[in-house]
Amino acid sequence: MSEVAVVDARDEPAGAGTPELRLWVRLLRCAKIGEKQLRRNFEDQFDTTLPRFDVMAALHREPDGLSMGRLSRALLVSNGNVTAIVRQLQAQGLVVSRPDPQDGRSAIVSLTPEGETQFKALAEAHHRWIAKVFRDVPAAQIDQLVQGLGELRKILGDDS
Amino acid sequence: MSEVAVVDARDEPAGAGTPELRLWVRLLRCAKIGEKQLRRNFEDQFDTTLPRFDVMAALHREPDGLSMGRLSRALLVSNGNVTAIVRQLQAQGLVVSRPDPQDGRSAIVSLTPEGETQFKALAEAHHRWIAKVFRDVPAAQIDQLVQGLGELRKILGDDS
DNA sequence: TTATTTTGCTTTAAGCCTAAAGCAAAATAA
DNA sequence: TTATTTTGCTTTAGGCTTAAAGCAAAATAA
Repeated sequence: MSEVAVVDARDEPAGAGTPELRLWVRLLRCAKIGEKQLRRNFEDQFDTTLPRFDVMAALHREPDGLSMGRLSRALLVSNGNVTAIVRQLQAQGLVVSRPDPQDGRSAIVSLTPEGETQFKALAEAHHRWIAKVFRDVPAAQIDQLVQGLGELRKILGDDS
Repeated sequence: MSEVAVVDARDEPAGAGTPELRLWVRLLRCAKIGEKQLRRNFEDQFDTTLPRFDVMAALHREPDGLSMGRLSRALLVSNGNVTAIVRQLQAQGLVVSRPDPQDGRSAIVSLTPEGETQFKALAEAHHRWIAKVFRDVPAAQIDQLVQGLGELRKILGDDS
């Protein structure tokens, strides 16, 4: 009976942890590594940030604009957070906010022509940076991960 | 020659983007979804944060302690950031910092007995939360992702 | 030895992020 | 209609995060 304890999970066999735990750690780690590089690129080359790019990308996908609430849900960030980010973009003339005729509490924000132009440049660079980050990953492996993470995302209940 | 433009990548066929781009978007998305849940759990149930847990976990793995620099490299965060987080943990008596006898600029920080006790409770809950997050993901798929992300992490050059 | 450079860390300024409180418009109930 | 509740958003307080500047110890060069 004492042998049970000897092979107990607590013995951490060097690549330790349960599969879920290892999945989580690796997921977070890979995301952090990529984010670090992108943040620096956005800062150095365009004097902007990843969150601002995210907002612009979401607006680019919706030419008719989005309310603050829909924006915050699309990006998985809090309402107050998008308030701040949109304010910055507004100050730079990259987005506009017009009152929602259907709802007096709400405003519809969308990219300005300048925002659209700026976004295209950012998106092109973003794509280039991503391609560089993953340049040494075999195509087959990328496809496999795209597929696996797609399923994972669905299971985690992403309502984007 | 005009047909070239018609099947151009810009036509975005509904599941759009290059494979690398899709990989990146999904990676970030899954990480964000998980982080959101963990953050809330740490806050609600233990009045602490994920970054503080990360520091404690790193120290738990190194019973002899770590310098601020090694800690910051292990966690992929800036030097100034770990200064702040360690200060909080110190104020709560969960870590101690003793001068490095080898280097007068440096201090070695490690978990106190209280920190060790608290960490065990946090780690147990953390594991439970992760298991819950991934409860609907088939074991085979978890294993596949663990494997794929492990390779990816290596290629991205994780020096942990 | 003395001067210079490098290294480990902290501080600071600024941006991201959240939860909770607050406010006003909209929807609902009475 | 009038009162109540809900909803969309902003504000606030507080924690995380970085880059850059600054400081002192250590390493190196002269």
